Amino acid sequence: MRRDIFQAIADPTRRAIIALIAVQSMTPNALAENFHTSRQAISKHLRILTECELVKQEQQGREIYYQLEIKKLKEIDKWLEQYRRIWESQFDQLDKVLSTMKKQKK
Amino acid sequence: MRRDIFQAIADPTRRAIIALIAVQSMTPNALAENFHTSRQAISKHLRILTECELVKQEQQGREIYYQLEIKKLKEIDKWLEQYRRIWESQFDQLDKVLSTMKKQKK
DNA sequence: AATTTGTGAAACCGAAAGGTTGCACATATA
DNA sequence: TATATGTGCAACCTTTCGGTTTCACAAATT
Repeated sequence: MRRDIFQAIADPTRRAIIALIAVQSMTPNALAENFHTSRQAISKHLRILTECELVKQEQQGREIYYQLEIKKLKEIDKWLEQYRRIWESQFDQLDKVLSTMKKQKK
Repeated sequence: MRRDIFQAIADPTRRAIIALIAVQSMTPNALAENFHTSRQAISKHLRILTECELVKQEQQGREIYYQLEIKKLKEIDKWLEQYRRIWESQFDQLDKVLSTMKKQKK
């Protein structure tokens, strides 16, 4: 099944995983200690995150360190871009209103 | 069921709805014409978007215009903020590397 | 007043999500 | 070599998701 990044970040556990490995790479076991679910459940989330390239693996002996692929998050930023333009222009309009009110006060 | 904004934007149809009403408010019927699903399915999506306050209704006779609550999208932006800091600092590091290489070239 | 139009809600359905348990297998360690 | 440890994968289960169909009802139109 094809998963996209929006679906990936929809799950709160996955967002928490992202937050954790943003600080430093971690193994599935180490990650699982932070949640009230099984190690396998975390593994599944990591699989999904890997599938849409939000996460990279680095094998070290028998341990696998998962690392955040921060660049991928820029895709969300890019999607937001079109709306940021809108809310900033709305802000500009508010600015105009405010400055007009100031002038009138004078 | 409590829905959050991340779940709301996870569905591609809902993202398309958001994109449409970002341009101008629309009725469910008008929206549905843009998709290959029933009007009721769109209505369900609108319900979800309304629940997490991404969308506002404005009744006009028997028609209901749905309007994007653009402010709500800032929540995503806010979530991204912490990671933006990271990827920008990584970019800075890349900058340093590049300038070091330049110096060495000299 | 009768009919058409725009809408939301409920019941139902198949597929997907997220969890668990059990297993296989490679790598450390005794 | 035997055992412990770290991991992924598959089977299974329950809940949720996204869709459809059917209905109710208010507002517009005839």
